[in-house]
Amino acid sequence: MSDLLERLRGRGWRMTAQRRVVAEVLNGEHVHLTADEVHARAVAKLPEISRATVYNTLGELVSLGEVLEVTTDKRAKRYDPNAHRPHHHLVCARCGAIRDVHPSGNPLADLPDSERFGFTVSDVEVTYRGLCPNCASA
Amino acid sequence: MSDLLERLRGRGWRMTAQRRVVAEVLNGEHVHLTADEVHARAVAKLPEISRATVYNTLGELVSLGEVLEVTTDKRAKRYDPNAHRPHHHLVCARCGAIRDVHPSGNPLADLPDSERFGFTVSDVEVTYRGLCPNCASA
DNA sequence: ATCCTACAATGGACTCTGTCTAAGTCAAAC
DNA sequence: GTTTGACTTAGACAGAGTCCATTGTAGGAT
Repeated sequence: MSDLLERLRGRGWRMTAQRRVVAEVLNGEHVHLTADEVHARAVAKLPEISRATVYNTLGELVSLGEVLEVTTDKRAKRYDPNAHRPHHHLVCARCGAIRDVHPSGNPLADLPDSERFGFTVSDVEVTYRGLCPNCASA
Repeated sequence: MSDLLERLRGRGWRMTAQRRVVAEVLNGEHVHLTADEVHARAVAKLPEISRATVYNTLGELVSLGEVLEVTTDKRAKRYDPNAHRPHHHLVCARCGAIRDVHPSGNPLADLPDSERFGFTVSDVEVTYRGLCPNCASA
């Protein structure tokens, strides 16, 4: 659990109460929270933490590669702490729930050079959409 | 070109000047416009058209399956008139440019049942990310 | 051709995410 | 213990999209 904090400190991160709390929130629950949800949970532990700090910290965690940003809809970005295992996402079209999935195969290899239009392709993101068991039965 | 309008009329769409203009804008350029860009082009043809109407009309076209909504980043939804041929997207991480691509393989088949968690998976969306030739050389 | 009315358009206020800034605070190097 | 510049704060701001009460109109009925 504190290995995340260790890694961050090792990279010259100045350790503050706010950053610790944000890291703990992400590290604790392996669900995909929005920035506001992170903020809400952070406030529960450290009432005076500000929205801007949560946004800043999330942004830093993303640049450091410790957390992934997921944009599945136009509502809000979500943050995925499971950044060290490559994976994709399965999203419920109705309620927005997200699950990590690990498909076989490598979609990057499926894009032939003739379809790259001179782009330097570095990453691929796969989003499966459907209905979760709850929403499907409703 | 007017087959889109025909299809829409056939589905009981009430044909108004505003809707015609929006449909024409989408039908005309096969690029991926944001709602605001659609609005700007619509205003050029029909100065008094309102933002809300453009949003409403785009939303209807999406529900009717005539246009695809693409959410590649947090900036703005984009609308893809190429809804009848399955394809995926290649996005420039810097400038946001989008190209349609047609990879080989079927990613839906790459998701084993054990990774579906009871979801009814109906669709898969693949987004390749990288730098376009312009941004790569800058 | 005219009338009706349900559906559509308008525009402005509002919400929701996220960014920015100026001023204050504090972790850590010395 | 001081110093210092990185970090935090609150609130203003901005962009994208939605809502709603009002006004307008397409197209069927007469």
